Amino acid sequence: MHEAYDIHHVQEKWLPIWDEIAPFRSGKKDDPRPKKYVLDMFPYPSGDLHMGHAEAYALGDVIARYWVQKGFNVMHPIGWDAFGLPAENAAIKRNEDPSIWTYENINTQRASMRRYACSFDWDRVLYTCDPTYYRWNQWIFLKLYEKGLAYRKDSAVNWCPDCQTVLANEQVVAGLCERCDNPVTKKKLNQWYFKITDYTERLLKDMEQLEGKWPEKVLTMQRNWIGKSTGAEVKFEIEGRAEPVVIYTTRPDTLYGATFMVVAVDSELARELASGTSIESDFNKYFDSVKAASDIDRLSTERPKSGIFLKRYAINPVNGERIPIWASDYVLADYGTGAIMAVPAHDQRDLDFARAMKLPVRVVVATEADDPAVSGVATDGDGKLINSGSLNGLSTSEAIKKVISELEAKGLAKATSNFRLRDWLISRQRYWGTPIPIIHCEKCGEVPVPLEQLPVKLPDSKSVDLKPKGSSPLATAKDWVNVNCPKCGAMAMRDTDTMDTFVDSSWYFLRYTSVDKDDRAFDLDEVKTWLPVDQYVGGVTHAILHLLYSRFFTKALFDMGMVDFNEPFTRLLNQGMVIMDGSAMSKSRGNLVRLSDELERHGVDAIRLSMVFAGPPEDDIDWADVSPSGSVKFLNRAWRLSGDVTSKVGVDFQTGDIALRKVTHKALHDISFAIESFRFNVAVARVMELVNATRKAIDSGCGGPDPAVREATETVAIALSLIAPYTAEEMWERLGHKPSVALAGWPKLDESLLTEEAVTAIFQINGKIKSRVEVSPTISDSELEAMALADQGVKSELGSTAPKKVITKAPKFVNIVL
RNA sequence: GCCCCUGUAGCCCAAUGGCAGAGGCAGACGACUUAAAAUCGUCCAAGUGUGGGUUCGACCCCCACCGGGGGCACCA
Repeated sequence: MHEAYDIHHVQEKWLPIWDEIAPFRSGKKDDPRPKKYVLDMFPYPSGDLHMGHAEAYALGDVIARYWVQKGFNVMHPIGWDAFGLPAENAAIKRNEDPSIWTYENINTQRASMRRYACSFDWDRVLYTCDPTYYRWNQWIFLKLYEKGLAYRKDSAVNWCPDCQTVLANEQVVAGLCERCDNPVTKKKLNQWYFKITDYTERLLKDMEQLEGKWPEKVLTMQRNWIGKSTGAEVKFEIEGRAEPVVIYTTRPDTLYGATFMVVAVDSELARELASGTSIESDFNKYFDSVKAASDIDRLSTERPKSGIFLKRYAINPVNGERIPIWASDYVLADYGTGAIMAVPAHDQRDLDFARAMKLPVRVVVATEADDPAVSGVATDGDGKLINSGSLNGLSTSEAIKKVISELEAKGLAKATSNFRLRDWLISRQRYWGTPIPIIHCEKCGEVPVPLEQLPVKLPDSKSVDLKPKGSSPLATAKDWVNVNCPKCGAMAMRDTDTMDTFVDSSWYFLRYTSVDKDDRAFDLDEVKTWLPVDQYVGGVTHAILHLLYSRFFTKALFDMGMVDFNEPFTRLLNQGMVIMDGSAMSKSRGNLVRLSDELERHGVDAIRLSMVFAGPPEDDIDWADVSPSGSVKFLNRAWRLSGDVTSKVGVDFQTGDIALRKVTHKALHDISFAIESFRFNVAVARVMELVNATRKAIDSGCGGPDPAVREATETVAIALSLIAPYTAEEMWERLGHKPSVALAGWPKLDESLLTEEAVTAIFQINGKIKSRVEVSPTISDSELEAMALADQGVKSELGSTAPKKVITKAPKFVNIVL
């Protein structure tokens, strides 16, 4: 047995020592070091940590530990996103309070994080299910309510029959509930919303600040989700109706091509236009059939168009033409005005509808393509306007401008934009969440719970019927529900919905600064010290939901003067997933490889190292490609160096072997650069190189007593302290240092050691390499060029031909063009 | 259907427009060993998905196509 260290013994040895030293407690107010706020997305406490957590927290840890070594005052907190359905479902199954299951899991995860050597500041921990946290959820809710940013409305909402609760638009993926994958239906309910649509423009515009600092992919996804479109609203007179109908279009240039109008079947307008007419009963039949269809069917673009003619007519404002009005489900009630002008020649959906209903098609934009009426393919590209009165001959963009200004002058149109983003539906009909702090009084209406009465604590789960039944479980807690109205004192009722858990996570990064404060959500001074988050680390699964909501909260709080920045996360790193046989390894998808087994077999350090080394952080890791035993081997190799160093602590490195010193400082430089650009796999490769070079120096070079060997080995230990803390600590101790290596400080780079004595220059002819020579790195262009022209290999190749051109870039190459 | 990312040794992955290979896995051989494991050392392999273009020079920039991944998708 070659010398190696006992992983498990080493792990048990260092944990209590680290608890004692607490190297990652963030500094207090008077700390002179510059600050860094490194934040990992907090976990949901669903059982123990899994492989996905292992990757995410390994990456966040490298960043946090690096900045500590570089002399920053780093805040790296952790908490639990502890409200949510799984706890409630477990509680129903086990017939006990959801908090029991929740805190059991939290304790398990916390112990695992400690063992996994996560560099969290254990003095800054929060649990969103704790009243000391959700109290401030309620407080923020009331602040938003005051500003008109929280409101209630009736509407057809997404309803998951399986989870027995409503869902936000963002939680419906392709017509399925993102949590349970069951089809989502529509249900008409009175629900609470946050008015995120007030912030669409700013959410879009402020992304400019994030350019280059957030993954482009996430920015694109957010832009798509917000979905801005620009166009115009145009007024159409309706025969037999006093008020005109306003439609929204992105192509006002095609107004002359509008051959009919379509209103959303589920809109108020459709109902009104149909009422009292001969087709009213047919309309109702059609309306009912649409309502019965699931979202899944509705979303299918393959589905044939359906609709009903309302026997009413609108007047096209550009040409006075009388066009029929239809109702259909292909027009959405809650986008734009719920009514459109249909231009079948230049919009595929309108064309499909026109063909199905035998409605006329009129081309008004001339393109090379076939006639849409014949081909069935709408031409939506640019072209010259025809059949369009004063617009004839104009290009698409010119026509848009002209027609808007013409109609605007008559008060018939205005340029406007529309957004895909809808308001954020936050009420949930479940127990395990933050109660909405509103009291409903027959006389006074909605009455906010007075701030001094917060928190509105959840009633004891024993007094509540938790079983899903489509209404809020809180309604069954009679003692809790019935209260006096804070305004008039009459008997009133509490709101029985709880908040979406995304509310909890929309501001938790602020709470970390002030977890010890029980008189405010967060302390402005502390927030000014720490925020915004310098580095946020988490999965791309939250690219839209959580990040968009957090950005919205930050802007709303900014407007209320509660924070002094408008984007919460300066830099974002999205790690990939850990996959196996093509599917993600997470709790919900089934743990294919158990983290605890891997840790038992290979040790914490080897797993952390494997995660960091597997590839670029944003790429998925296929566990089949990872070799934890290779990591074990490398860590032992690194560790053995520390036993071969025979010089004393404090020996003058300047006197060490120059060749090894150069390797060390080059490595140091490259490691820093790689880490700061998130290329952790490259950083590891550089450490491996340094280990290899040091091994060689010990065995067949300057030898163990040389100070350069100590310098190299200490550098390895410090570099490894970011990735493999146990091994690094062992090395540091064997090198004669006191713990902890986590606080050793990043070695100072000696720039003078980065320059090479000699570099290899290449001589090319027509870009092909003909010979190489060793030259000084400071050689001039002209010197190098002279050398190239005098070179034997080049000369024989050249013969008598005179070079057409010579390109020289000292000291790297000369290219002779013939 | 639209948009984005991606394609380098058997595999995972590196290469400011300038010598295609840093590192690892797997493999082969050797040293140590009675032997094996462990360890140490040596070696092995691709011309960068395909076809064009720009350039003195392209894995890198541009265009098209093919394969893989992701996002959006009746939002007018």
